[in-house]
Amino acid sequence: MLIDGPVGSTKYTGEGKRQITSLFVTGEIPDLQGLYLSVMDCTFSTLTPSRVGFMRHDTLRAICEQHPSIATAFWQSTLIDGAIYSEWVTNVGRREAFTRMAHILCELIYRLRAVGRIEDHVAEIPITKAALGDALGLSTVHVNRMLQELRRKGLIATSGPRVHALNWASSRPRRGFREGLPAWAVTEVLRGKTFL
Amino acid sequence: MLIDGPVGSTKYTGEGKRQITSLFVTGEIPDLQGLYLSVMDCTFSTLTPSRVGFMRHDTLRAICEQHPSIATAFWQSTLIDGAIYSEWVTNVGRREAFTRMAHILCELIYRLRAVGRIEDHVAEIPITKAALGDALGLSTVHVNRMLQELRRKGLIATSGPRVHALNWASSRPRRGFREGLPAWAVTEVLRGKTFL
DNA sequence: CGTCTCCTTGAGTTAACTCAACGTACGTGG
DNA sequence: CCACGTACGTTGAGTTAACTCAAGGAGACG
Repeated sequence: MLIDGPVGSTKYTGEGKRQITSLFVTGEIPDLQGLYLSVMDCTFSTLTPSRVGFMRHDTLRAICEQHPSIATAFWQSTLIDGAIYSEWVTNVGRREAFTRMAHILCELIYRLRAVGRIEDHVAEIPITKAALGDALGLSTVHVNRMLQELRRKGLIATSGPRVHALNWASSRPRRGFREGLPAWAVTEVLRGKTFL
Repeated sequence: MLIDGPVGSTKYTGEGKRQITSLFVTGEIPDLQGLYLSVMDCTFSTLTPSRVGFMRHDTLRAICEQHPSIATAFWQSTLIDGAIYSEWVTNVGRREAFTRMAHILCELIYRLRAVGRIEDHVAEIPITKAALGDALGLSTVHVNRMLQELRRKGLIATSGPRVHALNWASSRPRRGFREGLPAWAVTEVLRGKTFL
């Protein structure tokens, strides 16, 4: 379980290219899959110096057996991860770079908000451009240019790892963020949290 | 549950582009997610005239409560779906069109094999090029060209919906392919570039 | 104060796209 | 049985989004 800092699950293609297939933020449990899958097919790596907690799989399995309702909760959590995956596929497969970038920022901001890590629409996202590129299927250079475009269009402001989503509420319907809405709005509903 | 024919779960971006985020073949259960997720965030659509069976969610939930081991099996099944998702993200995000195409064919062939739907390495894959494009994040035109290239390089032969993987058997033993693994283990094969 | 990692910018290249036209198979209704 | 419509597949030509390469900053750190 993540106590602090983002973690990504990564894979490599035969050609040695890296893909980050999912991100986890503070408070989330990355490897719930491993509970009932014998083979691990990806690597988890911290994207910045982080604090993580470990839980023994056999202990968790014992808990699941004794308390079916907890098992169901864990199951549901992995189902949500699946829903996020499917949105991620859509993002990488069919959105162009600019919207794709906006989308992942929306998702991260939303999820950080859900764990109370956001103040005044400012999120700490200590992820390098290179890692963002690997998450989005883009080159570092292009990630950089898309972020510039987001700034230029007045959608975000940044200082270091801090990302400020400008006009979050109002720009959502009108601007680039709109395309991102369905995804994390769904995620929102799934997690049972209140949006905005 | 699918009795016959492929089904895809699809999503649309704000610009109206379609992405098929996952495919299911005969014998698989597409909407296991729906069991414990209240909101459905994608559409399931048959990609060819198919036969499907329906199971009531409340019935399944009752079964899960009475038989925890079945619940665990279902959970594991959704975890495998998750693993396939993550491979799909990698495929769409970081592989180029040719390899991407080869990869999805491998996955389909592997999964069809797992349900006994393959004879002599010939698989029935009745999916239009347009749908393949939506699954891979490619245009119809490019899908067509990549298939031609696969044929030209002697990797596949086709006739109608039938796809014959030409060097499947010979390359399999060398690359650590293991019979009887769950479907997502196709990753193993592909990471070793078995097919190519 | 050099080294390292990350970020930025410019310039040229290319993989994949779009558009548009034509081919082919199949079913349907006259 | 044929004309027609529809859906899918194929091909060529021109375009573009994103990539690669290369080189120069900017901050962190021993």
